[in-house]
Amino acid sequence: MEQEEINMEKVNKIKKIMPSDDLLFDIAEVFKVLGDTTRMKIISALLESELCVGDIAEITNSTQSAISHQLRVLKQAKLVKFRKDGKTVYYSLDDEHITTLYEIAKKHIEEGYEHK
Amino acid sequence: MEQEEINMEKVNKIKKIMPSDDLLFDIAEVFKVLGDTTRMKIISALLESELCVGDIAEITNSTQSAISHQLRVLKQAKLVKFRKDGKTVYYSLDDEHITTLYEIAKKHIEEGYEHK
DNA sequence: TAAACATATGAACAACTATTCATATAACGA
DNA sequence: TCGTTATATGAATAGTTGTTCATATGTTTA
Repeated sequence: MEQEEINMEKVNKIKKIMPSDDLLFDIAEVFKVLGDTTRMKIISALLESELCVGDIAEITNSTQSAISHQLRVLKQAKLVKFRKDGKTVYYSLDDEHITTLYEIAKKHIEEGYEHK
Repeated sequence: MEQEEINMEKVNKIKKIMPSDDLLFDIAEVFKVLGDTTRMKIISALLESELCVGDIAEITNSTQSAISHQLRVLKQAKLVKFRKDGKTVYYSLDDEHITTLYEIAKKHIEEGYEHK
């Protein structure tokens, strides 16, 4: 009847230590933005060079529209920035952290392959 | 008519440099798994200590079933591992990389707040 | 000013995902 | 063995998301 007295000390201690729900939500939000193949391709391309929308579409084998939509998502997440030059809009990465996140995730995957 | 000759040199050079679609897909997949608030809460909790399913549900204010489903996702992505002790199953983080990814993303968010 | 070009945007739709609910499995104690 | 506890799982559903298509905005050049 009385539930096996969940380890309340441990549970409460961890509840106190853990970051706020808001912060955890925002952290998850960043990962969510990175968690799409198209956006990951865009980031991977931008790691090499600043690029305009048309070039990114060409590189990623996507339509201009799809890329434009995804760039908006990346922009909102402060992961890319842009500058305008006439009709053309050049995008580039907006944060050093992104490069690091990308490299660590890549390493994680590659090491995963090795272990097989 | 003739499209403004997209920068083919640049485009092709980057296409060659970029990782394979498969690798980029897998990288995005890791981020996708991290990109959910519930799973991020689980990871945040497991950063502190090994925990059983019931405790995680209590800590994250979720149902046992929801947590069990999400643990399966984390397990498949090799982000958590588990050990059994009688009826109880204890989960813990399976990879050092995760801690780093979590911390960098957290830093990214926190620095974002400062800049406001 | 008109045509061409580069990018952005809105609506619609198909595909995916997280939770819930009911139930199954499995281990333990009486 | 029976009841209880801990976890897992399948189906159903509601909500979210990425792409497409059509079109709009804004810039350049003829």
